[in-house]
Amino acid sequence: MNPLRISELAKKGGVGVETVRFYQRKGLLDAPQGSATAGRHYGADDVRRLRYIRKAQTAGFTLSEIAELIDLDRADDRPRARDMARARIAALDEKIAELTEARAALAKLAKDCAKGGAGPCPILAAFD
Amino acid sequence: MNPLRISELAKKGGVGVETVRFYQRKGLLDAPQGSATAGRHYGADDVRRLRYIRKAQTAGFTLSEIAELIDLDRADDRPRARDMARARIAALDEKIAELTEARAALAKLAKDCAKGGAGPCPILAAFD
DNA sequence: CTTGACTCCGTACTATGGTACGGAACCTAT
DNA sequence: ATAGGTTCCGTACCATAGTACGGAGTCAAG
Repeated sequence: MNPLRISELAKKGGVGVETVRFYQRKGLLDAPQGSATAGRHYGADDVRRLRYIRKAQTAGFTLSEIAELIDLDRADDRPRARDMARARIAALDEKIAELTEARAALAKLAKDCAKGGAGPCPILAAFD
Repeated sequence: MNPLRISELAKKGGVGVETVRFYQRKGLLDAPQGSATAGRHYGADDVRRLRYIRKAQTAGFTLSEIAELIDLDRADDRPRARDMARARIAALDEKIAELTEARAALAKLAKDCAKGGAGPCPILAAFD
């Protein structure tokens, strides 16, 4: 397949060139293959990898967890991958519960404030 | 009221001394009142303010939004407070939806992986 | 009156995820 | 062959929310 320039790879991944380079520095993407500069050093693997990173990120994995997942992928270590997924799901559940609670509290405050009785605004007073 | 040392204020707020000083630098808490050093410069107002900050944080407000809320409190600007609460609720809703989606996707992958058929682990392959 | 605890203050460092800059090399078209 | 565009690379910078450190001053107890 026709090799890509870094700017083309970035575009296909929906990120900026600097972000691609940042991922390379983090070891998430391979460094340019051709020895020299200004060439077309990237292929379909790199595009796939970049998209993998972005999708894993939306699942809430941090970049260093993603680095681990990539290693797991190489080693085909399914039990460890399941562990990570379970841990991530638990963290997600916790975060969701936390945000849901905050949302409910805030919604109640906003409603009370809108009702507009006298006295201080409940939103402002609530945190007192 | 008996004035507090910074370490006592920090303890009452459930944070470290350095965090109190960080909030002071950000203008979220007032700087020590007594001119000199090593004194008991803080009072009940500071404790209340510190707890306000921590509670607002759990509602998802950033420190600079909290700085704004504190100003609003001083100005008793209820409409603006309602606006901020609404915006925060919307952001919370968006975040919750996003995490819920990620959770569902990940849970499905984990289940498929546990079912353990042949082929590559779905968790590892999914982001491909 | 010295020691230890505590304070204030500035500065620097951490982690996370990027974003930007400047120099040198290199490829392509004119 | 020279200009323009692009690359590589290192380094520095951004926001967010802290955390840590070293120096100097002060206060109370021994």
